[in-house]
Amino acid sequence: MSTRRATISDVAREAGVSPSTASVVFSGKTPVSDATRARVLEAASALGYTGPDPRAASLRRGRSGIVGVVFEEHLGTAFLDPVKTQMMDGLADAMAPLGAGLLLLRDRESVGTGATLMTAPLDAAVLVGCSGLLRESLDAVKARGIPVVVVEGDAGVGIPRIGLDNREAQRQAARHLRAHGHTRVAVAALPVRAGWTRGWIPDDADVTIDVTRERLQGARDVYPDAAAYAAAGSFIDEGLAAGREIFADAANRPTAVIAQSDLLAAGVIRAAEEAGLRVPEDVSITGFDGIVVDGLAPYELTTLVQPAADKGRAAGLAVTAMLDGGEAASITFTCVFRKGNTTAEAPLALSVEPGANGTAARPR
Amino acid sequence: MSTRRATISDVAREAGVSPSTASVVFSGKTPVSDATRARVLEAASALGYTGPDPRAASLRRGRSGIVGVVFEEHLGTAFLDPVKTQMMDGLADAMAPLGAGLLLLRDRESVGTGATLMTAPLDAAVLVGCSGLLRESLDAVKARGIPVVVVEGDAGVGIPRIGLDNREAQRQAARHLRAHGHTRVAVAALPVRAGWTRGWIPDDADVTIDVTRERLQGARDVYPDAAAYAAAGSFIDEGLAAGREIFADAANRPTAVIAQSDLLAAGVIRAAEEAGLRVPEDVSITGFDGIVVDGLAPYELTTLVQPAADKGRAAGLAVTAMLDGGEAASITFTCVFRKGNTTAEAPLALSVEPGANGTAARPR
DNA sequence: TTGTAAGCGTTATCAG
DNA sequence: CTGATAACGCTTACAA
Repeated sequence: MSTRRATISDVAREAGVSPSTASVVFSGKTPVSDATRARVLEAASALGYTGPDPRAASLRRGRSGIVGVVFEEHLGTAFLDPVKTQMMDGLADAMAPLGAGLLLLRDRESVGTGATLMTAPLDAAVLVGCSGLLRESLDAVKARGIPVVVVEGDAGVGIPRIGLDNREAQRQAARHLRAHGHTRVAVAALPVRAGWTRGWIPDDADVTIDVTRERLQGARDVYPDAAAYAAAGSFIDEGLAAGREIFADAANRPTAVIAQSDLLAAGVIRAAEEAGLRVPEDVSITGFDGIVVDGLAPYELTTLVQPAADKGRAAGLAVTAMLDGGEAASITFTCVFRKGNTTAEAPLALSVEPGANGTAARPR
Repeated sequence: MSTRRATISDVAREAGVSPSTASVVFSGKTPVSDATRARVLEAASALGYTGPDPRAASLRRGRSGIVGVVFEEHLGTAFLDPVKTQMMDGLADAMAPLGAGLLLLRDRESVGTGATLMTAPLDAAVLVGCSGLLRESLDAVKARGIPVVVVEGDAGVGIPRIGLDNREAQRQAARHLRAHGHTRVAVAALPVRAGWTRGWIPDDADVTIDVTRERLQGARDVYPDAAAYAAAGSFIDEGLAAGREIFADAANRPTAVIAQSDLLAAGVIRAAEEAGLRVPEDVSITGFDGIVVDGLAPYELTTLVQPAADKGRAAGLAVTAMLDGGEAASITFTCVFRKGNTTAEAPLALSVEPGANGTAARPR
């Protein structure tokens, strides 16, 4: 028990062969006579040797068989997000033939001795989202010479990017609302930056999370003055909180809310109900993502369906290509607009009400 | 570009210090004078050195900062299962203070050069489920001297086990049905073994997946002859397929179905509707897990709520303890029975119908 | 088909 | 506080 673990040299000695021969028996890289193989295997089991130490092998070969998947948020949180989940699904799919393991990593520096983007033995990395924080680590990884792919976020030139037409897609939703006569519109946004806590987005805010910024731009392409309340995350409860704020000023309610995710939209719907507003008669609400939201029936969100799994698959393929020494190109996926039953014509009474100024009033 | 990547020795030489000193600058294990540190850091950045190679460090230290999470199934599939997701959530939670990365692994030998339970540089492993297949790898890992914790499954003595009172819990559901007068009951089961394809479970079947076996035992503690149709996985569509089979023989329909997961139950409900049966008037259906099932409204499953996240957290704590050289004990969590609106009194007409023999007839 | 030898890049130990 | 030395355990040209 307290004795040192057997090494391949021990096995070789026991079997009466050289270390290299023993190594070859395990790796199968070179033909070995059946007799020798048998002898080595026997010696191995006699010594309780279960195969090469991955750490040593990894050092020697320069490959670990591990691909890092870096999230900006707490890992547990990432699993709660259906979009991320679908993305991982696609990614795992695409990595399967390569057989590489996926190492889940958080961007935030971990306290202990643990694995981080910089300290983990990675062959490649997939960055999910790309806040400023992440961007730092990115430079380090790039410098380390590890192939990197970024999903949802910009990582600078030379880094393949799996994107989404966030701005254009969100614009579609906004246009849909405008076509239905909505003039007073508010946005329920995703977080503005890492560590953001709920609140109205100030005019001068520096929106560092790309998804948030791009979707907001899309909304404002149509409603330039739309006020935006940013939640602390993509959750129903956060949407509820955002919705309460948005509907708080009864005199100046928007007739439509553009939520930046389906989960937020679900929360906003609840907030509307709480405020005694009917959806879509009194207020129209759009989502984003096209996931199935639990317990939202009988509502079906008007939303933008994004190909989340395809994004993951594309990331996996890009990684595979780069690992094979090739180049990987950036791809931008397109969302599909889907009309549900949460949007309708703007209520006439409101849209002609004096004081309506084209957008929801922005609270101070 | 084509030049070799800088090593710590290069940096040391450039800075005019010894490699060990340079190493210490990066690890911070030993005090270094500010002057030398500055010199080393400067040399490093001049050479584009971004820190110790994790592979080498890992070899030398004997720790990789990586904990493997091994699933029996295709990784993408694992993400689709809300129970697994919640479990991972809890696990990530518990690992956070330790800072270790979670490496997602599949049990099946991968084709390529990729990471497996045996070839990945792991400090510890968490096995989720434990089929026979997995049990093999387990021996290897144990032999490798890596701390192991098993969630849902038996791994033999000496291996901490995070369990669930599957049998007892399922028995509760069965007793609930019996108390409501049900005598003809069928089971919609989870897969019998890895690679299982849908079908009735033969009497002599060797049920190697523990969860399936234990829950089946619980059901049969009350309904010894209940026929069981095992799905190929925990999905609504699989439940639908199972339900169709179970309700196929109109003359000999069960009045209740015990599904081994909520997702299966949801599918069975759909099958019942398809067959023109009302739930719960004509047929009662129980689930297992206590997750929220999409689009199941207005049904609320009668089910057994399991503390999935707690299981993950417990696994994480056990791993942490073992990594600290301590011992970790096994824990068994308890499910809570929750009555929904999918179970009711057995329909009288059927339960006294001639030919009713106390259980659903078992097809050949 | 098998053996020899030279690292892979770090870090622990211990002496200065 | 700094430096020399010796592993860590394996792989892979290359030689035999």
